Amino acid sequence: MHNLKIIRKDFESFKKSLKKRLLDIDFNELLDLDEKNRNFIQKKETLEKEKKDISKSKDKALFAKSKEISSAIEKISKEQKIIKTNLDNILSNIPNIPHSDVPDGKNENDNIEINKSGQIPKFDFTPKSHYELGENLGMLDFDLATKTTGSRFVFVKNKLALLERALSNFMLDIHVLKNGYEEISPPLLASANTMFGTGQLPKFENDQFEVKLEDGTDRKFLIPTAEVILTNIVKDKILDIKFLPARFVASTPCFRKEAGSYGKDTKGMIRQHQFYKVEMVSIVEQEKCMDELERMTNCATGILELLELPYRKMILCSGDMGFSSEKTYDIEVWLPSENKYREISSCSSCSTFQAVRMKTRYKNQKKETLFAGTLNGSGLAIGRTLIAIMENYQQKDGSITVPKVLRPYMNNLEKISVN
RNA sequence: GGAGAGAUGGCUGAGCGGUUGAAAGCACCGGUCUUGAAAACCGGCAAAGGGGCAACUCUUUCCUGGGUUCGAAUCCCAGUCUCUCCGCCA
Repeated sequence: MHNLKIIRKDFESFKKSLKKRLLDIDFNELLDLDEKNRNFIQKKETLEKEKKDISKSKDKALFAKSKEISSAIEKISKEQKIIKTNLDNILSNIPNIPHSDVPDGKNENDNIEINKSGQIPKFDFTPKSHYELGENLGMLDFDLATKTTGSRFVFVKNKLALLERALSNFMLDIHVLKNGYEEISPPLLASANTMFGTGQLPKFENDQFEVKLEDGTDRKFLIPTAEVILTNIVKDKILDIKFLPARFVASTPCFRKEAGSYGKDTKGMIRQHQFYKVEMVSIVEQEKCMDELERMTNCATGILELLELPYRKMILCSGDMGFSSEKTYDIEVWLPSENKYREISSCSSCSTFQAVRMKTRYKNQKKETLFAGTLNGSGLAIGRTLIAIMENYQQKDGSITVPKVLRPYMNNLEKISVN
């Protein structure tokens, strides 16, 4: 969420900076409401002052007047509240401003490749897709999931389930032991307010699974990513600067409706309603966001390098970035069956955008109270890493070689095969 | 599901109708002392919003929303959350 105070100061450049996002926002209404709001506040404060003085004086002759003022205040407050609600509605639906590094563009076709890494494997046979491999092995079962649950779910079985679990442990170990993240095992449900904090609500309610607990209680949602719950650890806090940078990592299931992606990636487990993901979150001093983004992205690519999977790093263009992000790198892994790179991680700096929503602040050396910077990144999406390993490490006979770094996590298993 | 207790500043915790934005302690910052540090002592230290070029100033905020009152952190009502005990389940 944006700070109106700052917007007011230089409205034209605010407008201009959001142009890259290609959205139509009614800026005039925003400005108009802001002005009205401030007028009401001023009127209200004048009356409040008058009332306060009367009650301080304890002059009985003025008591009747004080009552009159009260009803006048009430009237103005009501009007002011309506204006403020409208103002907040508009404001909470405006995305973050793209950083100056971010290239202009409409959609994913305008994203720019930063670099490539790793060797694309050469096969002396036609490589199979992960779902063919998985079904042949009897270790991926989509039909069974359809029976028990519905579409876009999968049963992962046997050695592939072990591989999935190994990936989670392996990634967590690296992030905790080498990269300095604190491991968290968080709740998988988040309150509406928490979802607002990271920007999933109000605009993207359609993508979320809502869970009904008891009537009359706060609304709850299954987390679409651990980012939501990890970032909100610092909600409503004024942090001690010694606490920064704070780095959290969690491996959790994620739940997404994938509304609007009907017909996209319907085969296989690329796009599921439920998937595991290892998520990194950093809370930093606001001017350190860019450095932290590079660091975090390196943590993500580091995993791919250890797994010896070929990937490329992309910087997302303004039109393809997420709502809360100011700058995003996508890491894409090579998938032989598709003969192209697919997203396996997304690392974003959200500048102070989420902190303003969450009311997360810290005091700097000058004792100024400032909003914190927040970042999040996948390190990595487990389901897609599983796919990438299956496809890149597949053998002619349909077996899959286990990457060396994972073997200690899999009882030294070297090959996943039918037998 | 049954019975109680509570929600106050970065934290702990007083206040229970009238300069209370709120005692005290801790933490933090500055200073004195010290070769340096610790201790001790002195001083400072809430946030949000409005107005002003600024110094500054005004308003709001003691869980949330209503109510009583000239006046509420303090009284009344509703809600949310937390804790304790009993029951039930993991």
